[in-house]
Amino acid sequence: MDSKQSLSAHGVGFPQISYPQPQMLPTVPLYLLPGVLPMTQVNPFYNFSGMDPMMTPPFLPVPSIFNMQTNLINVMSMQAMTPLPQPNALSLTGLPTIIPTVPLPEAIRKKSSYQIYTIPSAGQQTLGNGKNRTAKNIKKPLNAFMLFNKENRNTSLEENEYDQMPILTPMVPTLEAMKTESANQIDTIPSTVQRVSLNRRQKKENYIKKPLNAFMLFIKENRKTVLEENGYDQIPAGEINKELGRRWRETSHEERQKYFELARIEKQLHKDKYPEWSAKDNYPKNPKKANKRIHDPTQHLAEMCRARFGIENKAKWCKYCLQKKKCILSRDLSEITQSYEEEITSETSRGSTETPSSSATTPTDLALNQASSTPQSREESLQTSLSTNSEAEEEEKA
DNA sequence: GGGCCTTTGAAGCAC
DNA sequence: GTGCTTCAAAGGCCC
Repeated sequence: MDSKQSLSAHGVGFPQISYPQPQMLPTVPLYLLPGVLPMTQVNPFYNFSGMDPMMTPPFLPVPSIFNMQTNLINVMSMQAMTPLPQPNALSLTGLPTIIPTVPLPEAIRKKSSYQIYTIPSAGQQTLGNGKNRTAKNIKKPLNAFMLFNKENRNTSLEENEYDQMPILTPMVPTLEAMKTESANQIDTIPSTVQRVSLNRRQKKENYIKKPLNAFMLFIKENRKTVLEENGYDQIPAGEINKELGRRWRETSHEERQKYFELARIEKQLHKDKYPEWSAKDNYPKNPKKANKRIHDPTQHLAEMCRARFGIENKAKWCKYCLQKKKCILSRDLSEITQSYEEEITSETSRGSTETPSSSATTPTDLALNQASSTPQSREESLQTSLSTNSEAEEEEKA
């Protein structure tokens, strides 16, 4: 039986491929395998080898996978079996080519706004339910791949919640199809973020979120893993993200590259869907009302005592820093700086180029120099200054 | 109800 | 070109 007959005998509807004659090992382009991304410039996992995918398409020997139910799980099993890229496969040109690993991050099929696989319609039949599958038939012995697949199938299911996952048809989604799919699904598939409360700006109609960057996709992909590893012990999201940030930094360049490419697809599809959208559309209209943590100057100034004495010496902090208010030192600084500038002006007018304190290079030093003009130590001076100003502040309040 | 926390990356803006 | 700011995700916590 030649290769064509072998393929058609299984009747799986796989794309017909003309193989070079006479006796070359039958191969099938990797991108035609079910669930595998199209071999285009938007396929993020294709060009890891650095080779031009359009010039040197990778080919895999045709295994007996065509008589099995063809879905992503099987593809993932193949991926797991596929070693790192290695020049060991035959191509049509007879030259060695690269077999790339084809990872399928969960973000692709699950929470990505832009699903890039195709879901079979109601009328579409999934593969593998061939008419030849009857009890009478004696099955072929399982080959290595089938054994591997059998052993790891359940694991794959558990790891990826594939019970909720449609069986994929071996269609090759074009970029246009991906766009259409995205356009249809982006507003209908309830993402996690749509389940949580949205802030006021986001509740506005026509609010368009930013596309996710690589790290965000990584977070989506791995958050559940971190939670599982920690037993869902009500870990604060901040802590989870710290861990995810650490893992991201430890991730290999190749692994990160997948997410960068995914992010690029997300961005491109987002741009196609919302050509007029700009990131600044999501910026607050009134910048003064934006993130108070960053814009509130007292927040920064309130850190002055912390920076100076450290978190372990809170006893030395002024009461304003303890209350996360504007540090009294900063109040001193504003006054001192003003008088300093006035002094500089007067000094300059007198023809002197000396500064009041040659060692005062920073506002803090300036304040401390001012405060240590007496025999008291700088610390004591500062504390004295703080208490004096505190009293003055109290009087002012009264 | 809504902001904060915490991470990285992308984008926009001011200088 | 550089630096700053904001926003994407997540969900418990706090006001």
